Amino acid sequence: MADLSAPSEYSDTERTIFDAALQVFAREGRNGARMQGIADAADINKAMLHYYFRDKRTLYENVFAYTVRQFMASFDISLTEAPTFAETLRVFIDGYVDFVRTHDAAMRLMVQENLAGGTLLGEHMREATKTDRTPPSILVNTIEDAVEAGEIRPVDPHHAVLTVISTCLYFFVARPTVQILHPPAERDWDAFVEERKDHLFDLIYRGLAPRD
Amino acid sequence: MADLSAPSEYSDTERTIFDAALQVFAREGRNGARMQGIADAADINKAMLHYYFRDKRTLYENVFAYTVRQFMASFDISLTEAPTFAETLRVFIDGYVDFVRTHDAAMRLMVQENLAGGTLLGEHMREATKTDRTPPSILVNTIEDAVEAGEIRPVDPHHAVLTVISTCLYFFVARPTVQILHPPAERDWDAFVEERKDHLFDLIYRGLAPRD
DNA sequence: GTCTATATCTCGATAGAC
DNA sequence: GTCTATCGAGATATAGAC
Repeated sequence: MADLSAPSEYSDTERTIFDAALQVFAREGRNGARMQGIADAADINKAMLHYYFRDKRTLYENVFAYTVRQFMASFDISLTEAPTFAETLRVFIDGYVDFVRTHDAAMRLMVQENLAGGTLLGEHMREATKTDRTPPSILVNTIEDAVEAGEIRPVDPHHAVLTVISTCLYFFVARPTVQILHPPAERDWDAFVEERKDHLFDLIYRGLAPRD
Repeated sequence: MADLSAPSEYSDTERTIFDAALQVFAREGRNGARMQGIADAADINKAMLHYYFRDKRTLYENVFAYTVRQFMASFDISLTEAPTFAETLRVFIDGYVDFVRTHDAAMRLMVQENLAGGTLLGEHMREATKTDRTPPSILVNTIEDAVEAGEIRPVDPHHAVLTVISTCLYFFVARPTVQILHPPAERDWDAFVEERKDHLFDLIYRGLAPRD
């Protein structure tokens, strides 16, 4: 499996700073984050941040660019062609939920950038698809193929993909709200996540199944 | 229909400030937002902000408290009991999507607070349910009733509700990403939203339907 | 590479004229 | 109620010793 956080060409110190910055930017946002907060999280002093990454903007852009690449690659990682569409879907849901679960800060950073208008998204997504040539359209293609093979009913593949992503991702975004309104999710979040994989596969697969 | 933005007891100037603050907080987050930015958006000077709302924290709490109340009420507004569960679901999806579409900034503010850890969520949600006695559990109850009546198969109602909310809401959160990856959504967002209502009802209703 | 001290600037908040 | 000017805290960033 690929590295969970910082790019591999980084030194140990760079990785530490990178990981700390990711956490703080994800929580506080691009402008809300404080260099002192990042320094504290990395357990170093402020001057070191500027030694390794010129300024706040440079640090943010490095973190964000890598986050975008991770997210683009996540589709490819979670999608493994199985004999049936049902199995492919099941594996994708499990894999994508696990991806988001283990990349919580990266996910929150992506959402932050979207909420802020997504001005940085366009260029970095283009850059990421160029480097890793893993557009999320492979997922769209998978749905299209399943429709053509008659494994699922005719649906707009873009909406179907968006629905899968939404359901696998949003409950992490709204985790505090979910935990307030649903005490079992508060008591044992991991169990709730596993439950959710089952629920989502059942609901989405039946929702896509052909008429009888 | 209820007021779209600020509490009705506000004066014109207070409303202007309130609306501007909502927009900026929704975009930049609680800490990322700048008082100067809010003043600019309201087309007044900074001193006026402090004249009407003591300080940044007070302004934020006023905006956030109102936003929470709107969101709690949104379930009640969108949910009208229809003869069949299918109709109830259809009307809810249409209503809730429209609610989010017309309360975009409020929605983004809720998400921001969740991403930041949701520390203010608990108290304000309790307060809102006390005032307006409209807990989102009415939705859960609707699903439970439909299960008991045999209108849909047995499902965990909490997961089902979370799935409906996710799919109706998340594509607004990720709108910049969606528009980059799917050009038709960029060209005509409103048409895309309408398409999505149809897709969501079809997929979710079939997903919940009883075995034949 | 690491740390202390400090320069520079931005931001929230207030004073006080009108 | 509205505006200009400004204070003081806290933030980014750098200088320079080690």
